[in-house]
Amino acid sequence: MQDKLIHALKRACKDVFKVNIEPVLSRPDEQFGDYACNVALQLAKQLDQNPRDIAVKLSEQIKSTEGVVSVSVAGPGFINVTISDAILAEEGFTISLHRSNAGQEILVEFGNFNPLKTVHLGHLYTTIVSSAIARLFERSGANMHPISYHGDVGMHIAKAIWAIGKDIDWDPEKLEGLKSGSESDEGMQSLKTVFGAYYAHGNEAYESDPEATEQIREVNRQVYDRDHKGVNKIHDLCVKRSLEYFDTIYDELGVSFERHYLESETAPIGTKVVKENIGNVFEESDGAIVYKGEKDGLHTRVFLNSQGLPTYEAKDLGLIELKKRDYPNAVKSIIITGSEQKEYFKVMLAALGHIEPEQAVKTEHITHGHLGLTTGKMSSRTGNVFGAQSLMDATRMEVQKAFPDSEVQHDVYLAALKYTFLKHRIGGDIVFDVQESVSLEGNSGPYIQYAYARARSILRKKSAIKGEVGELEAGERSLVRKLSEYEEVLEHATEERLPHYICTYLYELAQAFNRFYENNRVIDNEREALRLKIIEAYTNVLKDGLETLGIPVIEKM
RNA sequence: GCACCCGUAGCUCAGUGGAUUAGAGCGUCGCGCUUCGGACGCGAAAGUCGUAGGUUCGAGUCCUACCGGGUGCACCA
Repeated sequence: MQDKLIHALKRACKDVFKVNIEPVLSRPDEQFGDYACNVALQLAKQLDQNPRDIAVKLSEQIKSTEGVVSVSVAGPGFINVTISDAILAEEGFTISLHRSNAGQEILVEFGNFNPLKTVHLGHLYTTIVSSAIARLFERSGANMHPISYHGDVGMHIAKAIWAIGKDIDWDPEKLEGLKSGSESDEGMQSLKTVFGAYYAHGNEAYESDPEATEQIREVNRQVYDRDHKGVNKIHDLCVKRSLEYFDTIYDELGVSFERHYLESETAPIGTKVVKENIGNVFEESDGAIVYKGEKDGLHTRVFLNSQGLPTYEAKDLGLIELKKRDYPNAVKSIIITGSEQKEYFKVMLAALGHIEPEQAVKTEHITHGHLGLTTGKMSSRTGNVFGAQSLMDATRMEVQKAFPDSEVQHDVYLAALKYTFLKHRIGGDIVFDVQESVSLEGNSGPYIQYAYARARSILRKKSAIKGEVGELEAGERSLVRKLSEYEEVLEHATEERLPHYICTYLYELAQAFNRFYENNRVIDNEREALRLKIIEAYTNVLKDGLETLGIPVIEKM
């Protein structure tokens, strides 16, 4: 219907005013109609005519469009259109998406947790928001390839290994002993917390103790060259344990990857790429190999350090080579990270632009803002920060309290956790109130799950049957009208890479349902058949939306 | 210092394809269960949309300057 209206308006502009313009429709406040168009206001200046007069003339033209019930001109010259109940219901009862990325191979890289480091809130944010974005693209027909990338070599690893090695006198036999650590938990549970502390210790030493700095740089070299048995053994075991731990988090979140890339794979390739382009792209400066980004309005970054070892930037070039090799048909490669990497990516991609322009063009970097906590008390001493695990645990405990003997605890927990991240527009920084995040009321994931379960309980009593849709009563119409907006919301969210549009919509939809439910009886009502159909369509949209976000629906809670 | 992001109700945030009367949740105050699931609904109080200019018939939305907060800026990732 939307396309039809746009077409009719476009034609009217051409017929009456001899202008070519692409009219844009919006969904106005319900009292004004189902669609609104401000094209008359846009044309007013160019035609030098009163916008209201233009609007009146255009509305005369589109009045007879099939499915249009009434057209009115309001305010300064808005054209408000009301469509027939039958058409509205037809749109509200079906979900038909434009497959704008049909058949396209798209890579999406996210969730880049670093071995031997704490998994932070930011990592959790990236993982949750990225899988929602990936699913959005999938809905538009794309063939998505989710991949992750982990820094198993590099200075952060050297810092942690140096600290661990010192602690166990570089005797790999003592390594297993770390598993029981000082924590009461066993095995992996303990090791993952120990790592963060060792990294923090190594990092501190690196910055404050010149002797340690030298030693850590040497360990870094040994990690790359693999010429020290003790280092190798510590490295191999610890990275393995870290990656196992990451998989438990991914599993818990219901996120899966097609492939985990490692920096140890990309380092040699990236190093080679940089070396091959010294002179034309990269240059030497203070013993390091750098890209001077100033010529692109950016800044200089080091690709190979003065030891000849690759930095993050060189490794990323290597990763891009590997991706190209593994996914030769990919038309787009999306990378999602925190916003602090924005400038970095610009420089890296600028350098790439001089080496492989087509790859640089394919790569799209999406960022999200930072996460702060309302109170400082949650982040404590170095090495024991309030990280992803703490937040997940806190949320889980809160859900357990609210649902002591429920089988749906895990699903509610996922909804509470994911929705809290997803409901905000990505890009800006957000402040995280732990109490509010686990709240099951208001604009939250569990509220929407509940709104779904309530409706499902009606449908369990009687299911919808097929039949004609007649006239809609006001309450029914509001809900159906809201349902009819779903596809537009999904498409908009995909185009803008903003999953929060879906949250806002689903919340409004759930509110619309709760309002309807409050005032309208469904079962044992003369309008039962129609209302059951509306409720069924409503549950379908809610389910579709929640699942796109990666949030499970619950039949009974 | 330079660059980017942000500044909307007491708090957390929507609204940023300019447009009809700035919205929601939490919190505060009040109302509604003979009702298909009350984790609900309805109402009230609460806003110089950071400040000052500008563009426009029209600006929370675009432009400029400034203020405030965040992030990044050479061998970390």
